[in-house]
Amino acid sequence: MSVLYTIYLTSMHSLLRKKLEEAILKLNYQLEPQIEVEIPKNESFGDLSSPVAMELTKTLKKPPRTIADEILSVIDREFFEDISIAGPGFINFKFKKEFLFNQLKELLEKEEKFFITDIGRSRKVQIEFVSANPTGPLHLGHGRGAAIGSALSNILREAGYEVTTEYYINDAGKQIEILGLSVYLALQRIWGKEVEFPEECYKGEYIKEIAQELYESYGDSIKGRSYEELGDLIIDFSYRKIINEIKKDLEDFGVTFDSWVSERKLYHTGEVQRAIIKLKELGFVYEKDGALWFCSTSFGDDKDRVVLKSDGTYTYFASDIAYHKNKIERGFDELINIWGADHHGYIPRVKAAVQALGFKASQIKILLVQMVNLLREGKPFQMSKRAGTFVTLRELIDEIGADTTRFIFLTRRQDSHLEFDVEVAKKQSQENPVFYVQYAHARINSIFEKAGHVSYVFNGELFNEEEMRLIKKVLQYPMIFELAVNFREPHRITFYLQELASLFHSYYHKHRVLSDDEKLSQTRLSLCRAIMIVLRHGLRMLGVKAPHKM
RNA sequence: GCCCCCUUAGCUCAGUAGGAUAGAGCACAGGUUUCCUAAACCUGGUGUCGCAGGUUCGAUUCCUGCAGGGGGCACCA
Repeated sequence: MSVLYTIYLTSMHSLLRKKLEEAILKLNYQLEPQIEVEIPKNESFGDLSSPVAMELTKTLKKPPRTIADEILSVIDREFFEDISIAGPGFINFKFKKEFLFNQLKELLEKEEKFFITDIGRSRKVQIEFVSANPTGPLHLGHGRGAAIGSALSNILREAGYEVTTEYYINDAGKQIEILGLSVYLALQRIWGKEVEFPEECYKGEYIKEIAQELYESYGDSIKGRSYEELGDLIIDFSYRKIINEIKKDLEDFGVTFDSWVSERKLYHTGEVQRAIIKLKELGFVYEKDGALWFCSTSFGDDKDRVVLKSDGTYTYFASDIAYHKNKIERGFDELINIWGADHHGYIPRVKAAVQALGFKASQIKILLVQMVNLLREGKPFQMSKRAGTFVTLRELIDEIGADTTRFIFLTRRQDSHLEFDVEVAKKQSQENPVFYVQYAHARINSIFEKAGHVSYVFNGELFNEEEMRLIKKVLQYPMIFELAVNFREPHRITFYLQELASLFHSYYHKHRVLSDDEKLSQTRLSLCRAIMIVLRHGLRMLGVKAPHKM
């Protein structure tokens, strides 16, 4: 524990935060929960800066520059070459080279262990994502959710959270019935009957395939039987087949789940019923018009919601309540649900249910992933599951590749629309930023191959201006990582990696790493090694390969 | 009709838990290879941060209204 603590404090931004905290305490000023530290927009301002004096001005009723002066008069300057006040009251810090070199040395020794933090403090977090109905293959929208969920789970796990990933299978209710009926109709066509597919039925190619397989498995033994007779068999067969396909797709996409929870099971074990009884006991459920209602308005929802319909069947919401009760009982400290943005109207009632069951509102986070707009050569392309015109995740994996697809999905903030041009992604041209980052990694590896045996010993005096800039960029990574963790935003890492790769490529062209000068070569190789470690870690967080050759 | 999200360079998007001169990629034009991988690099330039008010020492960021785009409104899932 103390080791982790030390590491945490020695990363550039944590150290600065600590020093500012000490200074503010010395001045007997009230400490803010988290002192703000940022990377200055302009590098001439310094390595890091803090607007803390401007923040304090509100409570202290003193001009920010005066407060900044006071902080400067007491702060421990051991690690700083220069501290200055600028603009309206920013305090800018420039680190001593010696400190930066020690950081670099530590990074080279510890490699990825250098990034260990204990932000998570072993808190148990459950991340539920994808959770698509098992009524057809995953499409690219699910892919985006999968990429984000999986990257986020990597990131949180790395930050010391105890993460469980889960897929909730909506295998009860009407959709699954429609699946069964659709396959049955397709089966009838195989038998040579002319049948019409009703509007609500699934018509994709995969329905025909399932029917075909069913036919091959059971042959004539089921021929001509009614849906009443075959329904259960067909549903079971189709469902298992689709779930297996989904698992396969996700696996090939690099996404794994720690557990899969079935909605049907929640009914069979009586959990749905028990959840409603529990809410009733707590006084949050009442009867009206022959139905049972959950008073979600008590927790800020627009209207109360039906959980048990007057016809005696449960609503989808009822099983969702049961599912969240189930999650809560498993002892998680925090629940993260990743949903498609089209479900946003559903948030208040689920949050209400979770609170009724004793959870704090802050313990459940629902991250909305915006829609993916599909383009083909710049033109919008409409998808419809029912009509069978959609791009599946499988197609993207096969034609574009899992790495590229994942990376593209992670180049946007999750609540921002994503334009995905299939043709452009296939081109594997400059428009695919993933290659840019991977290439930097492969390039560095190639230098090492050329260099042969290398020990990462450097002489800091030999670093030039570009190299110092790169060292600082590398050392910023723990801060970027922490932001990605705290904001639950994987895309911050994606952007950072592109910036780092860009700096490296530029450096590579300007300076040769390997030369006759042994010391200089070793020094530059050390820096390359550090860049490589960061690239590899970042890519691993995103779930993207760091290739040795391209 | 009500609710949620979005609106930043020609295009696609970062940034903003109120702060310094608002950034990147692509596209476009030109250039770089006897040299560790040219999937690269260098040089070119743009902004009423949708509009209008408000709060503030300070607003692209917060609040209100409006406009445009998307999504959601059920005893459907």
